[in-house]
Amino acid sequence: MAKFWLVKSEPDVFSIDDLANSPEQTTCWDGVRNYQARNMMRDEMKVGDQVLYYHSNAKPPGVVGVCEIVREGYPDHTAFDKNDKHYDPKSDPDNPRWIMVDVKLVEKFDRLIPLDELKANEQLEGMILLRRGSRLSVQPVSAKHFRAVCKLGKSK
DNA sequence: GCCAACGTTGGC
DNA sequence: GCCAACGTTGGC
Repeated sequence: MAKFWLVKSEPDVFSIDDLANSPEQTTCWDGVRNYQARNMMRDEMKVGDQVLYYHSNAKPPGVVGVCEIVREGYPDHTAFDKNDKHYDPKSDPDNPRWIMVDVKLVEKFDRLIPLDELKANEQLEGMILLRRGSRLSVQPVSAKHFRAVCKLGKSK
């Protein structure tokens, strides 16, 4: 049984269009430097899981599409690269601290669903994204919430 | 650019 | 193990 997730990305850094333009519309989800998020990627994300793609720090912020897991947790090599923005000297290649997965585009929604609209939708009550102060960049989503967001994405 | 919320670090 | 200081996230 596939699970459901939400990942955040700043569109200035890597937008859903960047994903659409990637080879095979697939990319490695590198740079996650939060233990809670890492643990979910390492232990719980499985090939075939469906993932909402969220644009944070955007105007407006919101969900823009869906991708899916095509490769399960493996070491995030950007942690070993001194020249990389996400370099972490404490991550040892023999015992990597950080993990990434590969995601592939499933669909870009017809429109961006703004955060405001998500907040106003009572079907989405309790979604982690909507909690005050929620900063997790990788988070689980219930099947019910996932379906409700997808439905919004297909209505203009 | 501000700032609230949260995570991490390090002295003790 | 506590907690103050600091850094980051991310909406506004």
